Amino acid sequence: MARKKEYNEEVVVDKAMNLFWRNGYENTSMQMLEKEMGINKFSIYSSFGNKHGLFLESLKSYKSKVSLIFDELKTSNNGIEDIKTFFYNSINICNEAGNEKGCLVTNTYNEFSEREDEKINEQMNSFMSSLKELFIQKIKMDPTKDEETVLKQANFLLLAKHGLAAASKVNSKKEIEDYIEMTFKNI
Amino acid sequence: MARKKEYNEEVVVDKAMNLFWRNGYENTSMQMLEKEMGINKFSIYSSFGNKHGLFLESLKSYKSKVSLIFDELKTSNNGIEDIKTFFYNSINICNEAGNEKGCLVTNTYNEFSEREDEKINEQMNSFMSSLKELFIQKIKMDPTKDEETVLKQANFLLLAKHGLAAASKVNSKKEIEDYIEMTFKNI
DNA sequence: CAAATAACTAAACGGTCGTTTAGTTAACTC
DNA sequence: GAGTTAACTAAACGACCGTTTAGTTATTTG
Repeated sequence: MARKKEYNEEVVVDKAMNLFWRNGYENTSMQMLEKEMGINKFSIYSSFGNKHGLFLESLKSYKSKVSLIFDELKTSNNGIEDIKTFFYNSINICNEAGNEKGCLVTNTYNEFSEREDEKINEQMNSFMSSLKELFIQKIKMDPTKDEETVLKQANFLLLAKHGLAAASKVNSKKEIEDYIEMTFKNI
Repeated sequence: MARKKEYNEEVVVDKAMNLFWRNGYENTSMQMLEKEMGINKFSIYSSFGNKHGLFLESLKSYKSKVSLIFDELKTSNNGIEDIKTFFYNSINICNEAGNEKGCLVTNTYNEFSEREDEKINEQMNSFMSSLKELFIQKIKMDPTKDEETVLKQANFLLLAKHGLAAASKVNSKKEIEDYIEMTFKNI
């Protein structure tokens, strides 16, 4: 045992996450991370291995940030209406006061879609499939829907969520709300 | 007058466009462009000024590539049904044989949304607003729809197109088709 | 208090980026 | 056909990238 760390890893990862969220992976440099996290490159490397490792931890930090609205979706019992609420909650989290950052998962999906990064893809797929599972569960609350309809609608909403997240970075609040309302009209 | 250019600018821009399309702006290096375009860096710079200038020309080249399906949408007379056809045509162009590149305009929208690049934004906005105008025109063919409905539906379809393009990079053909059908179900 | 060890600082690493430049080659004019 | 000029080649530029390393500081243990 010797000297103690002067920083808390959870705290600095959260700061890194916000920077990645704003700029994406490639456009966030170690220099920027150093400044934002308030610790030296050496400390970053000794705590997280490399930039990629830090990004993976940031993704996990993001997940815990959005787990609140995930839980709300999980525990409520109003079927489709809950998914709609989830959509509204999502854009509220992603667009804090004039800072249109979109959804970190969706942004990462877009930025990494061409690359074949096993660990990133793992994170993405786990996130997406658990969301899809939740959607299916909610849609199934309407007993009149057969299996095929349930799956089709779940897929539709998953893509709609993806599009919504992408659009939330460039469209107005009014346009976004119209989009959500129209999306759920089709279901 | 002296020596003649050994390359055709339209031809090499088209090659650059395909590279940008596949990799995005930031992940396409001058070295890669040199190789793909088959000309020296010097020639690129003397013809297009810099990487940014080359990218702008590539965007124009992309526009002329998709102008075919744009024209089809413009001249046909089946209202909403034409927009649906346009959606299908879009994903066919964007996803050539196992090469999920998405839509170059949408990709650029995503990559540049945080930056404030005047010239890029100009291109994006002109593309988007002309598409929206076309959508409005088609939706208006149904005389029962009032002005507000027309605008709302046009916005919805514009965002849906955006989401579709983003999703086309990562989702299966079946999922995409389900998504399109569902989108047009209640319009 | 001295030895050991982990966390720190800051400079440097090799590599790649977009861009420029010096020097050569080829097509035109007179 | 010599001179002019633009298009070519290839090497180099400075800046920044992610990463490492040598040296210093602070805490713990015997």
